[in-house]
Amino acid sequence: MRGEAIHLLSVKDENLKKEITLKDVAEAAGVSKMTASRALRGANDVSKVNVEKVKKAAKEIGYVGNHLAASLTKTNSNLIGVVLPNLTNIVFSHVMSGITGALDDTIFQPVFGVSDYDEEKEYEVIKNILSWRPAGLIVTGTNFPESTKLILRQAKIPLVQIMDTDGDIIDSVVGFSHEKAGYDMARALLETGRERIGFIGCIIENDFRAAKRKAGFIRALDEAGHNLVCDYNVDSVSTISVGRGLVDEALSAHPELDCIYFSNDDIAAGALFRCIEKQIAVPEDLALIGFNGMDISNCFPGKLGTSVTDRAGIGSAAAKILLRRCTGEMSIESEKIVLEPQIRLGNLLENSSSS
Amino acid sequence: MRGEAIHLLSVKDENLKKEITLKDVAEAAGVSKMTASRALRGANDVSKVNVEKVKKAAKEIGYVGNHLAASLTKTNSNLIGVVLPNLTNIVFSHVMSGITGALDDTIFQPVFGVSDYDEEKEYEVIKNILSWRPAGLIVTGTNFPESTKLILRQAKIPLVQIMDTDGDIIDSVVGFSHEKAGYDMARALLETGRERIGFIGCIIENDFRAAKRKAGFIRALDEAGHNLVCDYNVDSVSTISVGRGLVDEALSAHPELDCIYFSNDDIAAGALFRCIEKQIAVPEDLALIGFNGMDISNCFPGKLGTSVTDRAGIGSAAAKILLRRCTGEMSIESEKIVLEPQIRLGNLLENSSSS
DNA sequence: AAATGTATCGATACCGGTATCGATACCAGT
DNA sequence: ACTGGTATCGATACCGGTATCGATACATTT
Repeated sequence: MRGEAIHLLSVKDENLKKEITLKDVAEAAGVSKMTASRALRGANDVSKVNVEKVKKAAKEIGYVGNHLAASLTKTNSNLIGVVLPNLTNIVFSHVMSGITGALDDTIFQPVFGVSDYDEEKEYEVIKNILSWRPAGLIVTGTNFPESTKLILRQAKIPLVQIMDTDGDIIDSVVGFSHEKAGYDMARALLETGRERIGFIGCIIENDFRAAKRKAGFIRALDEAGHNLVCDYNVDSVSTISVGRGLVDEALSAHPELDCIYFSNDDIAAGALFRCIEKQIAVPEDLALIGFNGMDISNCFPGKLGTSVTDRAGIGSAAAKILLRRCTGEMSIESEKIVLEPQIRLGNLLENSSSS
Repeated sequence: MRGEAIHLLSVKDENLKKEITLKDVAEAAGVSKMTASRALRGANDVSKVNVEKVKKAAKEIGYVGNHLAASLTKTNSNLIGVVLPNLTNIVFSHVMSGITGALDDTIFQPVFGVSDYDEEKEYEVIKNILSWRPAGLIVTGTNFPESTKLILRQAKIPLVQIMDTDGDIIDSVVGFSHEKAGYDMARALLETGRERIGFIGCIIENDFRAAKRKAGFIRALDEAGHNLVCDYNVDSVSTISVGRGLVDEALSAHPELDCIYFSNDDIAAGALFRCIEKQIAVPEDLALIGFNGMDISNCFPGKLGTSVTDRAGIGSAAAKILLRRCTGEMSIESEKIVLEPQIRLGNLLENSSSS
């Protein structure tokens, strides 16, 4: 038994060969750990000869640095935490893409977590990420429970909330008011003469932003003395097929509809596809309005209306704020960057209904 | 002098409040660092009284653990590295989503990097991630330069290559053969009687998988004694509008086309939208075939053909392999999981052209 | 020649946790 | 009373880097 164990250990030793550390590099180069450390980090107080020797040795023995150890000596690591509610939604992929793009060629790297629109999970994910002592944090939204806000504040690191500027802003924020986005779209639609407007959406619980758009939309209608003709809500992920199905329902129940506001482009596109099959003239007889201005909103150019948002721009701007605040000489002030969506009504503009 | 220094320190203390460490928790709870450490990790050799005291103290003073320090004592951290070529492409969002889903409720957390289909950048990103001493690594693809393969092997951590099973497999792999996927689709199309088949794609450099599908597709045609009627390639991101434009070009140059294979669903859908405008019967007169089976492939049910891939399943399976190998009692063998795409031809099956 | 400055390097002490092992107290068994 | 066992705890030595400061060698100035 014992002999076996020892044998296993020695075999293991040969396989694992102990991790290669800076000390190994130093020995191979014939210098001290410190000189090796300085040489690899490009410090200026190492002779050129030694820099060469160290770099050569490091490459030869296949040295890979250890961020864990390096970060432990500082107060923060060079990780940037990112918390998103979801990843299947391409909106957040675009945001993520903007973030990684801005972080490219910097020393910072993103770690991230998904909250699934669940506040408890969000709290755990944030706490977990904070345990990595990130240099900064990007979180989605502005509606957090008190406990979450507390740990965010206690972390004492630059924080950027993204997507939404409506709720509580803890530090910096990049995004726009979804309430206003909904409001503005409703105003624009009313201006074209549409008045018999319905709503169809997939608003899952805790998707505050979609809910805010709807609220803003309704507020504008209300101010103009109108109500939603119909209001369909499905608590599921939004898909094309949901749009197809619900527009059928809506039209048969409310044939008078001349406009439908959707919670996003996917459902709106689904509705458009169904309308094309039913030979309903869009937007002449029925305007269909999505949100985000994703690629799919260009499926039939001019037919779908939408608010074009700059997802990647939001991610990029958020990351850049963190870069400024993490590398900045002085601690720069918190910022608020608003990237207002652009309303795009397409052919609807040429078809102001005369009703 | 001395008094001043001490004064400065106390002021600094108030401002920065020094990071709260385990030692602070221990002192607050009146136990040693070790007991506090054990209590917080749920060790079994701490009295219940002290566990309570420590947990209470930790909560009261707002202690947040330090993964950096904890990981430094082990050979690996509980990070899982993920390297993807791109994030704007929703395919990889789905993969990512599968990964994070599988990692939920585990101690592991994803760090990730984007290679932008650039081999040099990929190398840097991988090296950077390895510096965090991740417990495992997920990388996209099977075609790596030697230098990259070297550091992957030297890392001596579980590695899963995803998406593609065609190239060099270093350790484990999850995905399918894109060559075969292209081949199988061509065979299926030939079986329906289509023979005047063209190709339209957005294949940016180093997108080996799209290129492999095309190669497999051509091989099948070749075996049946056919050639591509036309072959359009654009070196850009694939979008609906590209599909719209290229299908016009293709049809005017080759009106005899009865089928077009696209590099993915987006372009195929774009082509379909254009065909609907031109009142071309799809798939009766012209079959349009995409790839992936994304939501958009259901825009007009039955009209688009596609190969339905399980992106989230690939991510999830890859993460689960890592979980098994990182937490497994023994070092489990490397695995190969093939998730073959399902061919979906829709209405095309009822319309085997008699030509 | 002495004094001063500059470039280069290494010994040491950390960073914030955890593994290890020994110390202590208390119990049961003989 | 003595031995052995168990439960509980703390002192110490790390993990792999980096900041700091002092030491050394050599060039430059006076």
